[in-house]
This record gives sequence, C-alpha cells and structure tokens, in this order.
Amino acid sequence: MTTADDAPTAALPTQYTPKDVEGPLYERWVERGYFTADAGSTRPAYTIVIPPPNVTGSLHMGHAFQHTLMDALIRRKRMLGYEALWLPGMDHAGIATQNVVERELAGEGLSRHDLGREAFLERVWKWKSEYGGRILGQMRRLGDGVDWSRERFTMDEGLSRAVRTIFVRMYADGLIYRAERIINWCPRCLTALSDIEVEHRDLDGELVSISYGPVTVATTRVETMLGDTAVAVHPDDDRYRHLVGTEVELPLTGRHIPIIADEHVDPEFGTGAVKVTPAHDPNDFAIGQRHGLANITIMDERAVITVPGPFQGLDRFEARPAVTDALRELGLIVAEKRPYQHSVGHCSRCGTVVEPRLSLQWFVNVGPLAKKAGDAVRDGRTRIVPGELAKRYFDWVDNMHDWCISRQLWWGHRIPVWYCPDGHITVPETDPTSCGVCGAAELTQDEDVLDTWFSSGLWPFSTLGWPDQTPDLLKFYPTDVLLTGYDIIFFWVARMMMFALYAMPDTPFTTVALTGLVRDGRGRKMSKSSGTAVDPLEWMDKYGTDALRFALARGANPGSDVPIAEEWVEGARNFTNKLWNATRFALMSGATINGELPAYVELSTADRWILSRLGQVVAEVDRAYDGDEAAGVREGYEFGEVSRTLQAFAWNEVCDWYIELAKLPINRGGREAEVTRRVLGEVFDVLLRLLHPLMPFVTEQLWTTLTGAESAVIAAWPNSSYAVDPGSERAVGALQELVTEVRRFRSEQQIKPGVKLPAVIVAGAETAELLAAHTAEIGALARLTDVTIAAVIPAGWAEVVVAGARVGLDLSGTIDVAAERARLVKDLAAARAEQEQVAAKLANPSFADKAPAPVVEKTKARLAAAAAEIARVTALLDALPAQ
RNA sequence: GGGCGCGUAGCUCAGUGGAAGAGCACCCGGUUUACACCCGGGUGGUCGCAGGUUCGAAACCUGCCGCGCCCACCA
Repeated sequence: MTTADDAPTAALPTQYTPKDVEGPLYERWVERGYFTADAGSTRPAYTIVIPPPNVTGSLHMGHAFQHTLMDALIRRKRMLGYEALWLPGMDHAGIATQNVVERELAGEGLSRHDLGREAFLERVWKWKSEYGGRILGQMRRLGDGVDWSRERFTMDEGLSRAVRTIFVRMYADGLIYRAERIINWCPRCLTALSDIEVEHRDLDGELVSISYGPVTVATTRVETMLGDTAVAVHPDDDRYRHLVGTEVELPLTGRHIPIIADEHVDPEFGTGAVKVTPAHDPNDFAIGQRHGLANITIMDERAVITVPGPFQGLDRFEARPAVTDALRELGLIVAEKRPYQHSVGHCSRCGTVVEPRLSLQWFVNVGPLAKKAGDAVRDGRTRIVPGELAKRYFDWVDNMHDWCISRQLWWGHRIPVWYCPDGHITVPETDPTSCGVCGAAELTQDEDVLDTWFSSGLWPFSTLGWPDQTPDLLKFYPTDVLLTGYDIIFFWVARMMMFALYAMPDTPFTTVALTGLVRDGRGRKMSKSSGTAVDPLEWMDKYGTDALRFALARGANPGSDVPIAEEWVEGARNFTNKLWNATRFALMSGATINGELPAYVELSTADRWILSRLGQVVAEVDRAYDGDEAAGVREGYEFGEVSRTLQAFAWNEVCDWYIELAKLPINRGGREAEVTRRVLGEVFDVLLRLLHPLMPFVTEQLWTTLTGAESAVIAAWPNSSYAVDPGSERAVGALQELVTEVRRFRSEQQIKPGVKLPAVIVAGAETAELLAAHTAEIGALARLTDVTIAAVIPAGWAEVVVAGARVGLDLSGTIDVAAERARLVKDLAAARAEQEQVAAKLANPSFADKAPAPVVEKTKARLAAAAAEIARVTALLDALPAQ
C-alpha cells in the first residue's frame, strides 16, 4: 500500500519535461517487445499496415497526424486484449528517388547514363542506406508502436517476388497487356506517367484561330498543327456538311488532309471545326482510330520538334510563337490570340507540362478489377468512414481508365517480360533461358520498370508474406483498418482493393477510415511552397510529443480537415503538465490502487459522483472510438471527441472539483481519508490508461509511478462498470452551482479572496437537506465561514440566489450599492424578457397539444422561475439602501 | 463542365427538431501548501441571406450569395 509517507513523489518535479522521458521510454517499449506481434497467439488479431511513406520522405505534419491516430487505435486494441500488429515500412518511390539521386549525380557533373544501369542502381541503394528512411527514426520520436521486426520495403526480395507473381498471373489472365496509346509523358523525367501522376492546373492560354482554306480551326497548341492529319466537324453541322470528304491543304507542310465528320466535335465551340493531331492529343487519337488516320509524331521525347524544316530543333514552347508567326505572315491567322483559360496537365513530380505522347506501353485492364473493387464497398465487405466519402470512391472506381504501369526509369521493379528476336513475348515466374513461343535463346528483357503504385497496391498482403501462405498472412490478413487522407482514396485505396480482390479471397481491410488534411491555424493548407508548413519535430522538441499528438487528435473530426497552430499545441502541453501535477497531487496525498474499491456506503458523495462520471466517460470514449451500432448514428473513429471528452473530464471535473473536494477528507484523516485515497487512485489509474493511446509518454511515466506496474502499454483497457449514481450527481451539481454563484458574487463585489464571510443558506426542505451534509465543502470552495442552514436570511445581509437555494452573506456594510443596483436592474430586465417569451410560448394552443410532456413541464417551470426571480429582484431593489 | 462539402463568438471548430457550446484570444481579480504551463470571475453570436415546413428550425426543404475540395480527353 502506498501512503503519504512513502509516496514516490520526490522523483517528480513540478513540471513535466518530455525530453527527459520520451527517448528512454520508447527504447524500453521496443526492447521489451511490446510492439512485436505473435502470429501464433490465440488472441484475436488486429492489424494496421502503415501507408508506406516514400523512402525519400521525412516526417511532416500529415504523417504526425495520421500516425497519432493509427497508434491510438493500435495501442487501445492491444490494451483490449488483441494481438495487435502495426506493420511499418517504406515505398521505393520510383521517380522521386531516382530524381534525388540524379540530382546528386548532376552535382558531380554526371548523368545516370554515364554510370549505366547497374552502377546507377547500386548508387541508389547506397543512397537509400545512407539517407533514405529518415522518417523511420522520426517515427520513433512520435512514439509509433510499430513492429520493427516486420519492417518492409517495396523493393525487398519478398515484395519483389509478390510483384513478379501477380504480374505473371495477370498477364496470363489477360489483365495486363501492351499497346501503343497516347499516354502522359514528362519531357523532363523522360517517362510515362499514369493519370494520377498528372496534376491539372488552370492556365491562361491563348486560343488562336487558323484558316485552313474553307474551314477555320481554333487551337491553344498551334505548334501541333504540323502533325495534323485531318479536320473534324460535327456530322450534323450544316455549315460544313458539304465539305466532309473533301481535302484541305495543311499550311506550312504542303500536305493535304481530309475533312471528316465525328460526333466528338462540339459545334458550339469555337468555329465548330477541329484540327486533328492524333499523335499529340488523346481525343484526336481516338478520332484518328475511328477514322483510320495516320499518326504523325512531330516531337521527340524532350518535346523538341523533329519535323524537318524551319522549326526543327525548337522546343514546343519556342515552336508555338514561331509557327504562329509563320502562319501570320501567310495571313492565315484569322482571329488574333484570344485569352483562354484552360486546364493543363503537369508532372506531379517535377511540375513540367505533360506532353501527350504516342508510345508503346504496358497497361492494366482495370475494368473487371474495378468492378469488384466497387462491389466490395457496395455490399459492405469494406466500410468507408465517413460514409459520405464512399461516393467519391465509387466515382473513381466506376470511371477508371486503363492504368499505364510501365515507366522509363531504372529504379523500380523491372517488368518481367522478355522478347525474342522474332518479337515473341515471354512472361515467366523465373528468369527464362529461351523464348516461351519459339524457343529462341536470344532474349532481352523489357527495359522499363513498373509504376511505384503497382507494388504499393500489393502492400496489405505482400508485407505479410504473399504469395506464400505464411503464418503472418493467415493470422493478420485481412487487415482491420486502413487509415489515410481522403486525398489518396482514389488511387491507392482503389488499387489495393483491385489487387487484393484479384489475389486474395478477402478485401484487404474491413474499414477505410479517412482523415482530413492538416491545415494551419488559419485554415490554409500546409505546404512547403507557401511557407506555411511546420516541422512537427520543432513542436515536439518544444512542447513534447504528447502535446503535439493530443493537439492533432483533438482537432480530428472524421473526414474533415485539421487545423493546427502553435497555440493549440501549447494548450495541449499545458494539459500534459496539468495531468502531471494532478497525478503528483494524488501521489502526495497517498492515493492507493490496491484492492477492491470501498463499499458504496463508505464512499463520500464526491467519491460516488466522480466514479459515476468516470464510468460514463469510459463509455463515451468507447463509443467515440468504436461507433455506436445500436444508435446507428456514430461511425466511430471520432478522435476529436475522445480527446475533448477526456480533457474536459480530467481538467474540469477531476481537477477543478474532485481534487478540491477530496482534500477535505484527506486532511481530516482516518478511515474517510483512506476511502478517498483509494478512489483518487482509482480515478487516476483509469484516467491515465484512457489517455495512454493518445499521449503515451506522460501517461506511461505517471501510471507506472502511480501503480508500480510494468507498463501502460500492456495494461488492460478500462471498463465502464462503475455505478451510475444520479443522486450524488445531483448533489454535486447543486453544490457546484451554489459555489459558482457565490464566487461570482464575491468577484463582482470585489471581495478579496482572503476574506472569509459568514453565510446562511435558505432552501426548501429537500435542497436544504442535500446541502446541509456539505456545508464544509461549500465553505472551503466558496471561502465562507460558519455556513449554516437557516429559515431566514438576516436583515442587511446580501443575498445570492441559486436554483433551489439562497445564500445570505454578511458583508458588514461593505457592499457596493451602485454595482449591486446595476446588477439587479439588469437581472430584472432579463427576467421580464424571459417571462414574456415563455408565456407567449405556453399561450400557443398548439404547443400544449403537440409538444412532448417533458418539454411542456420544463417550460412551465421556466415560467415559474421567471416570476419568482422578478419578485425577488424587485424586493431586493426596494430594500437596497439609497446611495 | 460534373460531383462533394462548408458558411455558428475575434480565430479554429463541436452541436441534425425542444432554453446557443468548447478551446484559444480578450477583460477583471488572485503569494488559495498539485500545478502561474495555474486558480476564480466575466465580456462576446438576429447560427451567410431570403423564403418554406413545424406548436417549435442553427439543424429539415427551396432559391440566392460567398468560400473550399475532388473529378474531367471543352479543341
């Protein structure tokens, strides 16, 4: 038993200093293997795989936010008795990483081609081992309870085998194919990009009208006219109907091109006639396919004009004005440049304007896969939280285009395809020695690598050992929650679903919990470019990891963005310190945690009240985490609700009232002190465990000190089995109201806190009895002396009114008459307004008919209270001495 | 062009049919033996605008205004 005498508080200073405890605590957790999951365990599994950060990345506020939430989920489930696995790892981030290393090489005056493929890849691996994965160390600072023994990297041998296996199977099933298509091409990165690697931005362009003889076309990309192979009009357009089938001469080229009719053309737009450049525009390519047009490529991979003539060698942006000028000289620019805002694709990696380019690439046929991915959510096998965002998911999976998966990079999973001299394709599980079709021994492997998202799409099962049926895969798949930002739902979530539903019997996760984006204190998106980004480490250093985590969690409302500002973190730091000092108080007061709670009859009103509230708080926290299926309203994952509930309870109920109330019996000593110490210990034992998933460090330090137990990480999650006690809640409520009212009066009358006043309380029988038992508490909290229950308030005493009671205070003539009169006049006006309003409501015949009985009762009580208030205030005003 | 969301106190946001809330900021008071990273008290809102439904609307419906995000092969 801990007593006040041997309390281990000497070790606790008056302020919490996070940096002294965080590092050692984390190392201890890892060393003791708390985070290491056991596939052989009989406990139910609870699994989260981390959205793998880029190997080039470092921790930003968005990571800090999402990791806090995932960590809270994992830690709580572990406390609830689950075999909890949080699997960490990183993504090899093809283009990003290759760019970083190429920049490094450029500093040495080299390009990757100077090194050659093999040496370059060695260089990337070297970079990875030296500089990559900085974020992993930062995750330790955050307190992430991840299983380091299961750390994965998308380029690991195992994961590479998963990539290889699924590619081969999908190819065999016709779900992967090779074709010449218009793809997004980055002329700087010199690689194909998928649709999601292209960012559309509105740019101010110029719409230029060019005469092609009998028709005039309008375009924002004049230079591409060199590759035009037709002019298209709408088939029903009377202006041009007679021209369809004829030819026009394409200026500057001497070529003749046909005028064709195609439904795609919008007769309302521009002149209603469109130049068709199949090799440089996706729409035009489609038109070309329909009409059997030739594809004339006019640029090379760097978007430099290759057509022989005056424009050869010009970059596309140099060629644009040059071609325009040449056309103007010929008098063919009909309407001069018109400003025109349109959306232009940019490479999401380097910002270069993407060039649609005709090339031979590998694609995933997403149709059948996307259908399954949509159905899994439609039939509830995977739940999206918040549910409103499911629509966005459907929009995406139901309208997916085939996915271009080949990249002209070196860093990544090499496409497992071999070609023989005759062009036969061999796609084997293990490297081939001869062509699978003709047996030729001369084979060359495809030069390209796979899109990074191809391997990250396999993440939920490749990390657990797939394609082997490993114990991990059997135990921990499917994972429980995927927690990520709503911005990423479309590509990553959908791709994991598609792959998993192809390769596995189950969906990859049962719930997708979507978070918002982190914004600054003024609601702006945090971004490096705008200078609004803050390094989470800075605030962790300054205020502690728990403070940052708690501030982030407190703002987390499902699916909506999270603002974070330094003041909020500071506020959360203050909360950690408050907890620290409150627990210090508990320890110094000899709080105990051993044995059963004292019997109900031994508990004080305050004890009963705080235990009753404690039980409700546990239940509220559980509801916020898990949702409330019965109510059918809450979906769970309401971290903000959890945080706010716990902070309000800890600060406003435990600290502000219970501790103050507990001081009295503790100071009195004896059995009642023992009882209160036990309850105090119980409250902090439970409260600290409830807070542990969100603020692991400070709670670990305090909880282990309080309980002497090994670690909060492996402690049991509290349950809510405390008696709900409406009686003591009413009593404490009345006490709080009364004390607050007296305090307000004292403050208004500017009575020094040191001055203790005698007081009498006048109340109805029931309230009087209730309060009579607590005159000591009332006296202590409201700084009164000689609190007595009486029938009347002595003449000349000031009067404070609370619901159900009046308190007379002997101010011995110190009352400020003017201030008191002003206050009473104000009260009177308020009471009259209230009376009028409530009376009007009650006078409405429909109200009594249709409003539920409790509402009517409440309203009648309001009217009575207003009348009483008017009578009282009027009497007091009359009695107030003249100035 | 399509879709989704938001507009509540100075700021950031809770509140989904029965008396307008929290944190921060602000003002007043405080050497109260856990904590000044604190304690006590207080000011502050025709809940974007206009209609409608209802006995009753911040909440439900319609329209408008203002923001934001996502998607898109409108040259």
